[in-house]
Amino acid sequence: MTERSSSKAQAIVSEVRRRIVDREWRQGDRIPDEAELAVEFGVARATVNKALQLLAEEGLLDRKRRAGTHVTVNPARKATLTIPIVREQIEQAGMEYSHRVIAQRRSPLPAEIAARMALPEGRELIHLRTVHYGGDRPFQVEDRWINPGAAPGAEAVDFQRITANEWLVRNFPWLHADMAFSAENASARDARLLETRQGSALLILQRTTFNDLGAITSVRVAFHPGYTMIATH
Amino acid sequence: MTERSSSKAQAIVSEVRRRIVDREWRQGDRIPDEAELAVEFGVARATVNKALQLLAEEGLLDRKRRAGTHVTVNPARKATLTIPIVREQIEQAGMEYSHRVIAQRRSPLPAEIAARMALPEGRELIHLRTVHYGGDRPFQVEDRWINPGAAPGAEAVDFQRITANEWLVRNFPWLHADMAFSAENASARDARLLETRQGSALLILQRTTFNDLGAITSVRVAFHPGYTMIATH
DNA sequence: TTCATCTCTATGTCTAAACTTATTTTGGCG
DNA sequence: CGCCAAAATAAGTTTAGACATAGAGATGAA
Repeated sequence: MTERSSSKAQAIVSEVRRRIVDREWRQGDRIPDEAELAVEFGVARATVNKALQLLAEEGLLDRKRRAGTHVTVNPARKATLTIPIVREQIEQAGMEYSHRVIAQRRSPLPAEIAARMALPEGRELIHLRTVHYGGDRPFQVEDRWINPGAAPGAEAVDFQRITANEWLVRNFPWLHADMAFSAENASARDARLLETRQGSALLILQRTTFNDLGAITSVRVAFHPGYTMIATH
Repeated sequence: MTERSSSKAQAIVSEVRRRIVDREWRQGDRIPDEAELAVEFGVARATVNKALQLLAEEGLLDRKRRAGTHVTVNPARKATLTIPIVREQIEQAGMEYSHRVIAQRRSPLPAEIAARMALPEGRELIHLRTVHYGGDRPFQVEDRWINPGAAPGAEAVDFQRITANEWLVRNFPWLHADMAFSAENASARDARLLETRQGSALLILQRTTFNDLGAITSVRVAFHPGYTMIATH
């Protein structure tokens, strides 16, 4: 093992990864079992197990009881995205954060959002439209529905003072979230709020979060044109 | 612990998550240390450790030596995306997969791509443009650069027969990948290849992969209008 | 042959105990 | 009072050993 690393398990991860990348172990090959690797690396089997589980999670290895561990043939590419908090993202870029609530009222749920939130169409929820600015330039517009059934107290909050996101995140941890990325041509309203021309391509993030009481909130975020979301693996 | 679950660690994960969601433990609170929880749940400390590490990875807990474990105040939202293999995605949708190579030649690297691949501008790489179809409708267009320096043998491959993605994935596992999502208005060429009108909003995925020899490939994928990429957490 | 059942094996999980290490707290010293 | 060193603490890691369990392969009956 040429790798030096903080932990033995990490060293094994690196070494196994190297063997795969260097094609000593090829796609589809069965690799030695945990007990053998434990002897080879001079560690306990539990340590090998931990390392191989990490690599399996990463998608490089396929592990099955009795069948052993194989190098994945067609590794599906996984990537972890971190959805930053708007305020933090803007402030990290050295700009001044501000936001403006365009509308806040109770409205009946449209069908599309109702489906996403698994709530009956027409149910009255809090509907919020907000623009977030970095300096004096619009950064993103959000169109949010909040379910007071799962987030009691939401009716009484003044979302001019605290952003809906921050209030929700602080008060209603969620169990599960659905997310979807897509691209849309800016509508007249999007364009006006983002101060861009109608039709420009916008990255859209649609996110719905749930706790044990049901859907907490569903939000559609439209980023300013040119915005790029980064992920690594 | 009301949760029944396959493993003790998973049961602890569920129970701790419940306590957080039910606000028995609030954002910022310090939770009992591993030893105490081990006693409470009647398991070994290593089992509690495993459970809490999972929750920390998920972003619900902050752990620091000596300082203890706290409920994260502003959990940054993480999501795991799986980038499917085009062929599999199309075939799963019950459509027939096909692809057409529009161009395959050696060309000097433009500056933008060179920066992404950490290669000198002007270096000659293999440049490939491909359209992937589901049935008779274009599904995505890819514009790919392949570095034979990190992927030897690429010059000799006929990418009409096997897609570049499949050939690369089968032969050159990577160590690291950069990914970026954005939205662009379809250029005249994009529009023609995707059989849509110029200017329609396209979801763009830009991905560059590296092995120990450097950048293997950098690809820009433009999805057909309306395409949505899903993630859950 | 084909199907059901048994056996065996490699991974999955857990434990108790020890040691390591980052970080906070404390307490002494100037 | 401020600074630094020492002590204490909670998480991080590893180990040897044990038992659980999925599932591939062997065996045998119909």
